[in-house]
Amino acid sequence: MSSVRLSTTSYVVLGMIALRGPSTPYDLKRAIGRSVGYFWSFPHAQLYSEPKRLEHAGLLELEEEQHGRRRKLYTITGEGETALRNWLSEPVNAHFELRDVAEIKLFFNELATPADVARLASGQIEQHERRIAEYESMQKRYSDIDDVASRMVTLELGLGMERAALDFWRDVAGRVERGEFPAPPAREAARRRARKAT
Amino acid sequence: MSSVRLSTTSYVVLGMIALRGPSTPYDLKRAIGRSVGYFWSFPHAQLYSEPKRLEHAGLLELEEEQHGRRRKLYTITGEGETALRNWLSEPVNAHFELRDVAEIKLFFNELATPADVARLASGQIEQHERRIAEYESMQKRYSDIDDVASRMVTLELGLGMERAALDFWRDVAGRVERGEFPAPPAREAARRRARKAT
DNA sequence: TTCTGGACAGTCTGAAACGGACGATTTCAA
DNA sequence: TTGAAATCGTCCGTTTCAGACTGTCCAGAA
Repeated sequence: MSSVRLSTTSYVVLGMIALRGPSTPYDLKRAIGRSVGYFWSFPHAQLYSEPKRLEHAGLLELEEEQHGRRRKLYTITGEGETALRNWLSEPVNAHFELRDVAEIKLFFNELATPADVARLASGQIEQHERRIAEYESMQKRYSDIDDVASRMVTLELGLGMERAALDFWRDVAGRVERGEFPAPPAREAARRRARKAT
Repeated sequence: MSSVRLSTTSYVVLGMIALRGPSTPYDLKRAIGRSVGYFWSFPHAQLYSEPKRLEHAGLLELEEEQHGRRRKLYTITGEGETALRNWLSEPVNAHFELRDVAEIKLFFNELATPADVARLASGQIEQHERRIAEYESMQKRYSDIDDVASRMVTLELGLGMERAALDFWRDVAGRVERGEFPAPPAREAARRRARKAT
């Protein structure tokens, strides 16, 4: 009812309930964990407080409340569906963000040792290989279930990203092995700066 | 001095000061905006408060404070460099996150119209093409400046990611054009569900 | 000169996001 | 039948976040 600011979190909650039908926060947590959570993680506490907010805003409805384990079942309202559809039809202006601490560490490679960079790269290669295997098995598992097929597209993007990252880190690992990286001159300069500053 | 929890933000601040030498928060803001900020954005207010925290922790030193425009020049301490180097040599356990609202909207494609999806895809194609052009021109501009060459590696990862995303969205656009997507049956089911809920 | 607009630099605030500890409930196997 | 593990939910203190706001400096117009 009252005008609240809706964040991406809000729309994910709204969208999940629209897709799945009436859901409890815990349902959301699990559904998100198996899908969009791979790309964008939402802290579980948020998935309990956000529906409450959305209910106050009239976009969700508290359908029923069980006893004992006091679960709350939320349903999307007509208003909620309208808000969701409007959002879906709006253009996306923000560019994606790749929050990757490995990449940040690599950015500071001048301040690290070649061994550090080598370990970083091999760790990343392992991680991305594992993730690719995981995505591929998900793809195989769900490829013939028609009902979720259209949700699986995003998996393809995930796979593309993972493979690009894997290629990149393999290249980095190769360069480090061949002694091409981190570039010795820059490293020396950094070390000189470091000494001076101590 | 006192033990504070160091986040990625902390290390980015520390690392930037280590690379650039004594810096003001505003310097950091600009330097980050031109580099790691492309992947992982930090709100500028953070870049004023974080150095203060790090100074209290003994990892930075307030070197001098100009008059008039009361700028604060921060320098990294020996302790700060140690903390930074330790972090750089630690393994990365977290997987990267791709925070992309376009991808989230695509995940909910069943709830949108084909026209929505088509617009989404063409918008993304444009955005990624622009970003690729930007990255390529940065690469050209800096390729012969030895001093920043090793920082430019991360640009390659960025380019790889952008190209993967571009390929993906072109594919989506093609499928939508050919009427293969969003899958009509799923869309009908969603519509039915939607009608029932209203 | 003074005025003024725009780039530059920094502060403040309230709301979300975060993560992890904790508590309660249910299930199931020993 | 009991108690360990899995399930489900709340709470709380930080950190992050966006963006409004304030002040400073400089250049060129008046």
